[in-house]
Formats: sequence, C-alpha cells, structure tokens
Amino acid sequence: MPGTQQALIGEMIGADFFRRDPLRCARDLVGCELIWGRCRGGVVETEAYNAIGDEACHCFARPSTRAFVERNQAGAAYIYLNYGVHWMLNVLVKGTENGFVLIRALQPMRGIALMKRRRGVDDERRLCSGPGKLTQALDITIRHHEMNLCVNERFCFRKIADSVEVVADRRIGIRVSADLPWRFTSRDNQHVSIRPKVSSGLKD
DNA sequence: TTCGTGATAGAG
DNA sequence: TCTATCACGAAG
Repeated sequence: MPGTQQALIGEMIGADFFRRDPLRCARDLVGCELIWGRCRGGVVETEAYNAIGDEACHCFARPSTRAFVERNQAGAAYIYLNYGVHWMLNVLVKGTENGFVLIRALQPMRGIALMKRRRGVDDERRLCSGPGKLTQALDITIRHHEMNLCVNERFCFRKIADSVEVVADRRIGIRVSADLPWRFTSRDNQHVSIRPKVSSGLKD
C-alpha cells in the first residue's frame, strides 16, 4: 500500500498518498503536519468529498471542478472562496476513487506569533479551529490554487506520528449527503472546530 | 440567532 | 442580466 505507510516520521508525504481514495486520505492525514512557509500545524480535522455519488462535492454541480480534477495531479491544492469571505483548502485525491480532502482544523505548532497577527486573536485554540480560520492564519488564498503540495518542502504535508486515534462523524455545514460519517477528528483534541457528536474511535 | 460576502452556475 | 446557493465565522 503506497502512502504514509512507507513514509518515515519527518518525511514529506508524496503523491502516492493521494493516489488512494478520499476517505483513506482524509483519515490518514489526521496526525500529519501541514507545513506552510514559516508556519506549521498538526492536522486535527479533515473531511472527505467523493467526486462520484457525493452531492456535497463540488464535482457534483460544478463543471469547473470536474475540469480541475481532469487537468491536475493527485496532491494539487483546490482552493475556493466560500460565502464570499473564507478560503477553503482542499487536496485533490486521484486514485481508486477521485475526490478531495478538506483541511478543517490545525493545532498550531510553529509560526504562532505570525498566525496570531494574521488572525487578530491571541487564543491559540481560536487560531486554526475551522477551515476559514486556518487559511487566514496561514495566508492561504486563491494564489495557491493548483499548487502541487507534494513537491515543495515549504508547502507540504509531513508525517509526524506513527498512530493517531481518529474519530469519524458527520460532516459539518452541508445540506446534502449530510449523513455520511466522512469527517475525521483527532480524539479529544482541543483545536477541532466542533466536537464530534458520536465517539466511534478508529485506530490506525 | 442573524447576517455579510462574492464566486459559480443555470435560467430567462 | 438576474437569482439561488454555499464545505463559514463573528457578534449578539
């Protein structure tokens, strides 16, 4: 099985990781570290979106998103503006199934002073505990759209732990396909956006 | 609870 | 052109 299973702790996560299916990628990304320039944070919350059969995925209604999937490789950043205010960071998955992983929350680890300045808040728990918050903290915008996150060590994911306890529950803020348990959070972590309602633990 | 905000797509 | 929709966050 390609992916983090082969990556050593501290290594950049390669494109093979994103050549599986969105659910696996979303789950396995929890516990990895996102490196974004001078800032770093542990991924503590993700959601999976599937290009086929998932009405909540942009692919379902947006030709432009389907075109994005066609022309980009696994590991490309898919970034869009939501509600006219918040940038959303997603990673393209192209493998056994196509789709995206939405990065929903980080535990700030490095560059915290810079994140506080960008966010205008001091409480570390409020820095990156939501998809719109973390893009503001890391200064992620449309200019990063289509960037490959598997080639540049300044903008990538990194494996930092062997095993993390992950909880699966329903995705946040969507109206369709809302019953699917495709959100993944790091158990009892203080930096997730909204605490899971169920506590079905999944061990790696 | 409500409300701002702008990209996108589809209808007319 | 116009309108509905939207994977959010902050204030109250």
